[in-house]
Amino acid sequence: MANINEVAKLAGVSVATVSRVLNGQDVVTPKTRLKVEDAIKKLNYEPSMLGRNLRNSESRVLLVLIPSISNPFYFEIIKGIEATALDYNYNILLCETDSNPERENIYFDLVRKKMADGIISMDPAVNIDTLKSLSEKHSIIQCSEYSTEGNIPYVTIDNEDAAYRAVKHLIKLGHQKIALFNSNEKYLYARQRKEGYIKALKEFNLPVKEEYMIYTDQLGFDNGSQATKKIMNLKDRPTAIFAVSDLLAIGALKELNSAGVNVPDEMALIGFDNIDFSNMTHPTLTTIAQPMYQMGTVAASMLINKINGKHVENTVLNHELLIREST
Amino acid sequence: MANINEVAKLAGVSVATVSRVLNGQDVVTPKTRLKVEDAIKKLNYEPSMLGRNLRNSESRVLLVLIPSISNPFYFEIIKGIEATALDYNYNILLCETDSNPERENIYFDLVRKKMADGIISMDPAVNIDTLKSLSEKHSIIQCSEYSTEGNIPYVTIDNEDAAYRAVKHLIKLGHQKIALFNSNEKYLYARQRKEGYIKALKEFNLPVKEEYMIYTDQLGFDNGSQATKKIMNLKDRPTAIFAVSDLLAIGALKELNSAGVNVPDEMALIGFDNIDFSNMTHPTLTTIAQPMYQMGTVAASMLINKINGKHVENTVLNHELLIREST
DNA sequence: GTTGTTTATGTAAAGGATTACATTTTTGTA
DNA sequence: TACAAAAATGTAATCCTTTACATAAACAAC
Repeated sequence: MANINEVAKLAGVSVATVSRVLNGQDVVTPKTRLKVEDAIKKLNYEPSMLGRNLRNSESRVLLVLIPSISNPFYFEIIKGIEATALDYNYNILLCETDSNPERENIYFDLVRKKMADGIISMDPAVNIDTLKSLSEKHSIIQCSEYSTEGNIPYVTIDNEDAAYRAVKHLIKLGHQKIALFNSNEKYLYARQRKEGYIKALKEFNLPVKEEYMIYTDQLGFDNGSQATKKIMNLKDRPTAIFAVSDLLAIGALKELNSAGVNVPDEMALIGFDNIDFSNMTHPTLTTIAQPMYQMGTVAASMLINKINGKHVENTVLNHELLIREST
Repeated sequence: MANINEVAKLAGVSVATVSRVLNGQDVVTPKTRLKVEDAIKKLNYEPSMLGRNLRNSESRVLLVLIPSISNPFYFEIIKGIEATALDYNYNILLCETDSNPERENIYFDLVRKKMADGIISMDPAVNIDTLKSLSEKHSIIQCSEYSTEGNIPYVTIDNEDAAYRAVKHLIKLGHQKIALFNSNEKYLYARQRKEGYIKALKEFNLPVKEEYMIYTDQLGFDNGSQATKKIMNLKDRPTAIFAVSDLLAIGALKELNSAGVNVPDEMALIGFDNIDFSNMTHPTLTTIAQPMYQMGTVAASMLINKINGKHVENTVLNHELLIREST
């Protein structure tokens, strides 16, 4: 395959001129530009990113760390990241960590070895110490889940307020016994959403009952059904569930449907994230919508700015309560 | 950041020796190896992929073309590809084409420009001419959807047989009026699955009715509910639906549930692909499982072999009918 | 027709690794 | 001890661009 030298030779100019044409620099005379463009076409020349990247000490690749590729929560975010990345001539490497430190490390290595110019971390289970030390030499942005340790810039929503509004919505509908399906409190968002839940209950003088708060290992479908079974066995059964993820809520819904419990009449249900499927269930799911796509575009812009040495600020975006059939 | 020269200087050896240590070549004396390793540690040296890749004329990146990242059909395949790629020290660049030729071209450019070493194409809407001409100089594998034009190696399942078996299953359950929810026949798999559908009907002397065959633009949830509405309005309403994708089937299910039609008693339902959600619906969905993960690993191995100049053979994998609550 | 500016083009170094080939060191043997 | 063969290490070219700096060409002004 032809390289820049052959193009230069055929066009009768120097490689510098070819490079200038390639990069659209306007110092080149129209006449020479034409000669070069002809030669490029004749030789079917495509500039090699390998050479260019080495010379420019960049890879134009952004790493996106997610726990699992099949988690619908991340889809729109990723689309947002991708769109922005492409706009700025970057490509994204989607990295599924499985929340497995070993895999995580494979991917971190890519930025150490200059295969990637920066990282957008969306894995709640990320090793924050590694991330911190990596962020000293490399550009990193946290998206959605974050830690304030290490001063790594982040973009997120106000989780506490979102949970607060969801629970308040249930209370306004007359519910007094509201269960919380939360994930492990080692995650910041879990703690924040619990705060919101409690805040709403307290505001309306409702008791905060430990037995109504179910913690699940993961945010999956099965965890949702299991949590529901626990709730259903309580003497004083709640009349509403606020689940911190749609998948949890959909698991609950499946369980409730199977048990013949009518939703929303006998049990109201709110999810979190507004994944596509939350609108495909029967009944459709009331949920909190985060501005996913925007979160992605913002994260990508922040990262690209950081890579270019600009200063970036943390960003908190707005959420929205989508009221549907399940409440 | 340190480079190989500084390591060599500090260790008191030549860059060649450092490189040999880096690449685990055993010609190096244990004593020198130690010196080099010390220097590497002291300088916190990480070899740059940029330099290495340029020298080796490779990027160690595989392109994976999919129409949409949110289509659950691809999840397991991608996981399979990724696992195999990592085993062989490749990374995958997940490319969402949106079945948009312009985007497709951005990604094709990456392999032209040596940012990627090969392509696994899973986009049914891919421009086959471009793919063909690209395959003359670059390594390409088709996964799941394929065209025999251009002799590009592929891995797939026997779609006709899968459809045949699904429909036969319905017939054995006593159904005589079976609808087909198919996608556009410009796609090979659509034609093949229709063949299987017809083959089963004919084998049992059942009529093949045009009005029972609904074609949808996309394989999404909405298309499924719309198709169901059409079916429900027929004078001679079918008693079973075979949908060529789970999303179509889940859309149908939602519509049937809303209309108060009992599944499977009044309407049996079979999907295709065994996506995660097919097991989360109420009732759970009978479906055809393709060996997704394996399809991914096979595709990746084939591509890597092709990149390394080996000959690769087309592969047809086995599928499986999963009988669940909806039939 | 000089001289001085501006503008266009060319030269060569740099970026960071790998490796064929050359050279040096070690080992083995007579 | 001397020499040959084998093993370890070093030198320098190569992969392909970009770009600072040098040079050449074009043009303007006197």
